Amino acid sequence: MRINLGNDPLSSKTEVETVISKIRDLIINRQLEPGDKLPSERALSNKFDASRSQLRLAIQKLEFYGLVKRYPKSGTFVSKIGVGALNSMMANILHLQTPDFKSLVETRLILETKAVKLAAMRRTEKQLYQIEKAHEAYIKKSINGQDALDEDLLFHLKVAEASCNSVINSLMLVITPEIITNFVTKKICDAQNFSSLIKEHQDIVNAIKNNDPDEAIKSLKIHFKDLYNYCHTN
Amino acid sequence: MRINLGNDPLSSKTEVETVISKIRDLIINRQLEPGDKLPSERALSNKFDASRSQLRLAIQKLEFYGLVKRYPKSGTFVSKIGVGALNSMMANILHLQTPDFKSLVETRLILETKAVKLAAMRRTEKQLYQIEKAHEAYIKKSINGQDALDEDLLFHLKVAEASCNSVINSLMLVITPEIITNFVTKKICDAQNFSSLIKEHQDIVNAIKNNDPDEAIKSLKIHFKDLYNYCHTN
DNA sequence: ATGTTTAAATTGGTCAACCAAATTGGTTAA
DNA sequence: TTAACCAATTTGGTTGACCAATTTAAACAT
Repeated sequence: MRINLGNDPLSSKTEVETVISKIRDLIINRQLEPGDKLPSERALSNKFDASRSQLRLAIQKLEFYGLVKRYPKSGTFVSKIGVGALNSMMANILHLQTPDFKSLVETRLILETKAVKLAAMRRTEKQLYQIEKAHEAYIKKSINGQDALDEDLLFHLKVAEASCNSVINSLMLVITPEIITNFVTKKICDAQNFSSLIKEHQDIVNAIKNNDPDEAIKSLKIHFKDLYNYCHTN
Repeated sequence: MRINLGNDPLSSKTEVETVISKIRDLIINRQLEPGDKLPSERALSNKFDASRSQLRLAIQKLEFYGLVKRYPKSGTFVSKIGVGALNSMMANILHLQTPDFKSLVETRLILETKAVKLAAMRRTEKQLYQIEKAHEAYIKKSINGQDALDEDLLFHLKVAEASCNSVINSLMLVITPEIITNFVTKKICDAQNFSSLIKEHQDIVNAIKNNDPDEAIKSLKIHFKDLYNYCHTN
């Protein structure tokens, strides 16, 4: 798993991509139909003249995107998705580029806006407590004039958790660190005084506490005003 | 990479989770600080009494979520994220469950609503052409009374591509197959006559063609009316 | 013929040995 | 004293051999 957001961790990428490309060709040429069993890893690695390791990495990537399904000791099967869609998705996977920061931020805004709304609707008492705890830690660090980036991150993660939507939570987990690392270099958020930032967080907490989805969204949009501007300008 | 949406493809999951858990302990106990270099894979596999393969899988998963960063021939480093956030994210990763269908659909609605809006704003001529082509294929299959699920999928993927947001596109790629497989079993969409479905698609295409974001969103919401109901009821 | 048992072959998963690149430390020459 | 070089060590990456579960088909009894 990883949603490969472009940062490919391992392997001579080109080799894996070659293998994926060849598998795609098999599907396009109808030598391999949706639902079919793939040839064994050994057979394929031989046929493609690639090592089994590289072939496994390729299959792992395909499985991550749900295009094939592995059954241990039994075989790997092409998902029952239309040939056109399979082809298109594989093309997409092959072209995956390291994501531009603007896309990242834009997506974060979407997800977190929804997360904060859902959190206001569904949060349990325990989740609310965790959010409040994170918020307090943020305050504590912040009023000492220290950099509270970590506490800020934790706060937002806890909100995502409280959305009670496992997929949103997962996606936030994936894109958040990417954003963090970019944040250090770019510095979008202008230096507000910390007390206003604390208030913005507090408004979000209150809205979630009061089960007020609309207010929660409104508060978040104020908090992310700079980010919105960053996305919508140029 | 994969966004692990819960479907863990390989490996004695428990073993990997044990390793991740132990690495988390190292961080909690401050034996490993953000930015630090991890001990070598060999050293860790020895220390944790796990095979190096399993340890690599664990690190791969952590890297996928951006919690560590690998540098070939040089070492693996803990991301410079606060200890609290690291801990929380690792806990999340460990608890990741196979996503419930409702979360999946809910997230799809969010992403695709945004995607369709952005597509209406940013689509290139080429992307528009691809969408139209997919739509025509859908029509062709549909008026013959055949099942056009695949063409439908391809249509929506092309819309996501036209959003010109690489992250949204990636995320859609990840969650879409999961939805498809669930769709077959559950059958949420009631059997509309195909002509109304075609018209709904056509409205979306037109809105994107006319660069009318609001109309695009409106059309999509009509098209996904059943899905919305599915999410908001019960 | 047919159904059942059993053994051989095939499967994806795992592992320990190996590889080349990168780092490191010491040595040497300026 | 400093800078440059070289070799030994350490690194993550890769590989081919091995494993156990599964599937297959052949052998056998009915």
